[in-house]
Amino acid sequence: MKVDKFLDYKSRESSAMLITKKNQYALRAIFELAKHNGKGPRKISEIAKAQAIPAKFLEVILNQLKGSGMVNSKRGFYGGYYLIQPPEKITVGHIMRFLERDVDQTDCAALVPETQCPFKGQCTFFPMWNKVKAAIFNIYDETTIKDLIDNEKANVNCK
Amino acid sequence: MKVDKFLDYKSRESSAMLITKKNQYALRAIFELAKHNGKGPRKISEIAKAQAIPAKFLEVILNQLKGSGMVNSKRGFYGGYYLIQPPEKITVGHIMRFLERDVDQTDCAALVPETQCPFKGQCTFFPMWNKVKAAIFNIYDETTIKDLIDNEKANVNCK
DNA sequence: ACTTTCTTGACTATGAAAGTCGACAAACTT
DNA sequence: AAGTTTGTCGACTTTCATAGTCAAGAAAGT
Repeated sequence: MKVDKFLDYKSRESSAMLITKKNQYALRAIFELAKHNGKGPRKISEIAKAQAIPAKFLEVILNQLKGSGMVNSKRGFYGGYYLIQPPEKITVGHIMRFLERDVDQTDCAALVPETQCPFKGQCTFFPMWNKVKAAIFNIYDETTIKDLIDNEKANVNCK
Repeated sequence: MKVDKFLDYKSRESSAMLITKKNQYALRAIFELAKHNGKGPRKISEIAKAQAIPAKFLEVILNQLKGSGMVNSKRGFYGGYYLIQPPEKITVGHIMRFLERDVDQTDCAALVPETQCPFKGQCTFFPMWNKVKAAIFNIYDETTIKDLIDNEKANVNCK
């Protein structure tokens, strides 16, 4: 069996993640499509390899992302996925919001469903959770996929 | 069997939470101790009832919080937990950081352990995750427990 | 003694997230 | 038209951190 370049992509994280694996994969996949933009469809298997994402899981994610209006796909030999919006028009916020569209919008910012909140309408911490949520999405919304590509070219990364 | 005021505190949340239950409970417990500050120890059972926290789980949390230097406890009939720092000196950031002290500090801001990152030292998204993390803790660090009590008195809450 | 309350380590349960499978449908190749 | 490649889709299984529980023991007070 061939040893994969990324040995441990399967292992789970040890601690609470700020961003789910799925959301990270979705972001990386769209980032990868953006880097390939204008060169025709990119195959799931290629994206999976380039971005160290389990291929079968990526199928599910990309298929879901078709509903967002950001990507489209084509079957057959020269098939694959491609962006239908320019990278400078897609923000991280778009991706995050789309993947969390099923979250009830009446939930508080700590993401506790209101129906399950023991302090319905009287939660002391609500304003703070809201500030946190707003601060996060402020960053997500002002970061476009093009920005991320530009950062990579400028070598603005870890370490 | 007596019906609890908070029927559904046991049910799990439906979606990914920004803040874990444990961290929320810890914050609420310290908030409760702060409201009782100067009036002697507060029993676990009282805190649990006032803040709708499973008592046995709260035992674990408060016991862990003793290591933070924020609270102390006393056994026996007039026993319970009490703050050993003034509410204006304790920030939400102190609590969050303490409860996540076991997270490896070399982990990236998306909280993916560096040893498991497929893009070791080359992650394009690192700067963004760091900005998000910084934005969150900026809010946590500037919010003291006293602030939260003041907000409650001023009725600055949900809805 | 007796009661109350915290202490401690070990234990179990849960369910969302993560990942997989396989039959199928479209697109292209020859 | 047969064969290959690639996406489609629903159902399925696995994982494991989070959440929550238990019970015996140790302080502290009456």
